[in-house]
Amino acid sequence: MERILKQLKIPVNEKLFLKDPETSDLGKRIIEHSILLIDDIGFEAFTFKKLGSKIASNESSIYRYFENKHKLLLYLTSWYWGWLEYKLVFATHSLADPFKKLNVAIELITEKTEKDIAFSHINEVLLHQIVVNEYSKSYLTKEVDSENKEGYFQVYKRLVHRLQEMIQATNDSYSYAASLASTIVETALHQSFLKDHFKSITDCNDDVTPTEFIKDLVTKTLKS
Amino acid sequence: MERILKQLKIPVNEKLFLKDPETSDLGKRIIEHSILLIDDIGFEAFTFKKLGSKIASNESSIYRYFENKHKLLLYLTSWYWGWLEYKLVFATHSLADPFKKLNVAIELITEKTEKDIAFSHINEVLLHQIVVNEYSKSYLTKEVDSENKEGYFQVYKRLVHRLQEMIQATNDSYSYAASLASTIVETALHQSFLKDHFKSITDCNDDVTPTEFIKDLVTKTLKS
DNA sequence: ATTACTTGATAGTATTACTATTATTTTTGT
DNA sequence: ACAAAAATAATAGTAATACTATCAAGTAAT
Repeated sequence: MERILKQLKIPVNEKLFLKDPETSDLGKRIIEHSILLIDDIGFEAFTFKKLGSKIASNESSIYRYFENKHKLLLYLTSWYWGWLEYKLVFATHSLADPFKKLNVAIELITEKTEKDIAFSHINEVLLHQIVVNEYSKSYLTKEVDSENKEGYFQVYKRLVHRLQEMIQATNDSYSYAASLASTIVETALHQSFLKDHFKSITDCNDDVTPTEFIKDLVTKTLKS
Repeated sequence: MERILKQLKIPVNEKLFLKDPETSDLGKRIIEHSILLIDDIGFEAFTFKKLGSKIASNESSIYRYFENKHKLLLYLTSWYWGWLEYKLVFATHSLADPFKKLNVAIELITEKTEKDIAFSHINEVLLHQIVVNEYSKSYLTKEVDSENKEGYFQVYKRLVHRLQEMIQATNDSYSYAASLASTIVETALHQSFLKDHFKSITDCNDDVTPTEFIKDLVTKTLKS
């Protein structure tokens, strides 16, 4: 089992990189330390030059892996969504009851992330924080339509589709399964941000989790 | 009535500008054309130099009104939330029935924006698009906590609080009124974006509006 | 041993995001 | 109407960013 997990590779759209960072030591250091550095200083202040000095490598070498920092962000967040999707499929495939299935999926999407030992160079906890703080910036751009055509957001959209199917399976007369699915994912990120920065406009805190709020919302919506 | 409206000024935190743009012709042109230009080329590509050439003025003159483009974005979006809050208070204050009141509020927050003739230099329709496409970038920063302390997000939070109170008034045993209120506002923006760019993960389109989805979600949640 | 490939080092460019200074125009107070 | 004050414009300059290009050095594969 452990060996199988260690061989697993989360697939990411190949157009997002010039050279696959999983295929070399330098590539893995780029991924590992870009997560640490973006989490530390934020995406705006993050540059390939700063990353180069962190990993004792050169700016120009990093440019051989990624065209620019925007593509690197898309790579990291795609990896995150791919990893979540993998965990989602794994955790729900054996469940028969649709409501049980949906609840497990919501827990996975909305609960605190834990380190996955299968990917030693990736800190999933910090990567989750990056998704909360930076993911919107990857699509709130003028290039979103062309990049969407290139498939840069396909993993994220596929995850939402899986959730949509689970929603529909609990209530086939509900008319907004896709919107509810995308709202669940977005709300998980947004409430997590509010809890840390705008406490007055959320009920979530150390005791009340976004999971609880979202489960309540979804259950009431689908059961009435 | 018209005269009263023309004298109305939406209050914006004074720390967001160096010189109040409402007090001069140049200031108003900065506001008017920054809305057009940000909508046109996006916030990343927007610079004070480009804005200067659009209004036949100088980069350095714009810097006397706003410290940087981040503060200008905060100004524009604060103005938008202040304007929405004003419309919200105006439209709901005479309504007695809590559900009726909440539904009117949701309509205002989620429906297509229309031009307000009271503010001739501000295109509210484009400004709404800017809020959809750029607002997250104003708080997804490393400076969010210090800027929040300065009160840069107070209008937005006050609007959410008003919505929260309306939610609680319909059902005083509901435990997540703040989170539901912030989710409504965020979902209004997010579904509007998805409708234009990621159609496959929303049910909203030209026929089905985000308003419909959100009203259904909120009603089912609060009535069960 | 030769070749190919990867990485590192250096240099260079256009643009951005400003700051500083000075000149010119406009507004205003008397 | 005129002087003083305020606002705006013009110009120049800086440090950092986001790259591109070139070349050298080290490593691995045949």
